[in-house]
Amino acid sequence: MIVKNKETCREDLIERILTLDIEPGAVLEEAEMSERYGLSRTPLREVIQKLAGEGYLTLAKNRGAKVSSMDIDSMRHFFQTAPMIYAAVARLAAENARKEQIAELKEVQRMFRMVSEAGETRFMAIHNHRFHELIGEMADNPYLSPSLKRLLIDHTRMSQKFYKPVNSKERMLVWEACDQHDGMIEAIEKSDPAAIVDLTLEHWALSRDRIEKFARPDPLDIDLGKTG
Amino acid sequence: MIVKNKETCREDLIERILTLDIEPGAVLEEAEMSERYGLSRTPLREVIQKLAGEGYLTLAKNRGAKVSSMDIDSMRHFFQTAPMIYAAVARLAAENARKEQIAELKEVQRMFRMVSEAGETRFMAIHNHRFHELIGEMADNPYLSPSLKRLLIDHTRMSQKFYKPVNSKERMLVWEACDQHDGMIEAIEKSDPAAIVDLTLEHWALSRDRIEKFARPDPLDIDLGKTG
DNA sequence: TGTATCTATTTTGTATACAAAATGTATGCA
DNA sequence: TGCATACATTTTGTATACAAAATAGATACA
Repeated sequence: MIVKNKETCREDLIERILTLDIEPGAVLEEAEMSERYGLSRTPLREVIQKLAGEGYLTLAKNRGAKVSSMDIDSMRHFFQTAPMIYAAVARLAAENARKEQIAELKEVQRMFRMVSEAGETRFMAIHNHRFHELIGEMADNPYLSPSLKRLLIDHTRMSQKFYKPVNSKERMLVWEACDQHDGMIEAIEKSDPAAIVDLTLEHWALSRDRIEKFARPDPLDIDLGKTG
Repeated sequence: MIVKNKETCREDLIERILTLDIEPGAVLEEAEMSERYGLSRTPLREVIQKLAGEGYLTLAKNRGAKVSSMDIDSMRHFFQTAPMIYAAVARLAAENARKEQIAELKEVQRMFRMVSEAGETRFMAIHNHRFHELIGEMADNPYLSPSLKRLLIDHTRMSQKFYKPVNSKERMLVWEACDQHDGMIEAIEKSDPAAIVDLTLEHWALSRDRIEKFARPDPLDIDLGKTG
């Protein structure tokens, strides 16, 4: 991946972080990355610092950069904050979306459905992320977007398992989420803020329940220890 | 102001931007600043890029950094977003504030009242900014704080005139805002989320009305053109 | 006079060498 | 063996030289 290009380097790092290719907590060393991307340390450091500002990485002085971790605290803050921001952004998106943005959103959703049918979890995560990022761009509000972007980073990382359905019931949830996307596009096209807020909260509830279910699965049979 | 120190450089720039010492839209040149602060261009650029990520500056590729401007669009977004974020942050602050944070908040408020009585508008802006920044730290929510900080940057810059009361009625508004701060501290100490949300929205309304009044002052007497 | 194009200057972007800090390792001593 | 300290190595931070891009100015031409 020798790119000699800051922007490509940045995009690659973002993708690897969002898809958990690079795990939360992993440390990134400048010399190593410098070689990997074919950039000298100066521009590379600028990429790192930008990503840190956006919440992908966490910096410690005289120590390296590490991929932001997802501890119990940030989970709590995440669940506390996400629905409010998502709803507010969705409302503004329905009010402000431009034609070409809607076209792009449809294209992303087309891709998302395609990779969902193919069960390509990695690309599902990427396209789903882009879908919601685009809604953020439609909202076009510089005061909300930094919070939205931070939420999406962790949401995408947490949801990786969501996109890897293990049974037919879980597969249904993916289709449901996918259909909700379609509904959101429709609400945006009709400039119907109330509709998109409702859909967004449903979409959130679906994702939240799936994440919680993963974090706290049904307990094993308590008789398991007793050999028959 | 030769400091040879990134952190001091950063703080100085922030203060100068918040107090409108450096006007919105002003361009910052690397060589000039490098000399001013006694830092070489490499660490200076890092400061600039960090400030850009936080919303103080706006970067253009192969062009310099400029202080983020406040156009009609961002004003609109500001008024749209501020009350929601302020209220949410205030609630969380009341729920999560730690003792030493409350002590610091009281100290800042003491300073704020002092400089208010002295009519030192520059320091009023700085201490008021710090007051609200501290409430953000109490809320301790990494998903909300970037939005809050962006709002505060522009709020502080817009409010400069608010702190320069031109008549006794406007001076009263400053005391009212100052008293609201005291009420907020009390609500935080009592862990009373409902109270601080109410106060925060009142505080917001006061500030908003003052800003709007400044942006759209009472029209001049329409007979003014007719010479008597 | 107005416009276009070429050149000089300024300004930003990148690479690299060097300095400082942190980490890991070995050695000495109780 | 356990611990502390000194030293070597690794890693981050800063300065500076050079490259690339943009801007400003001058000159040629319509």
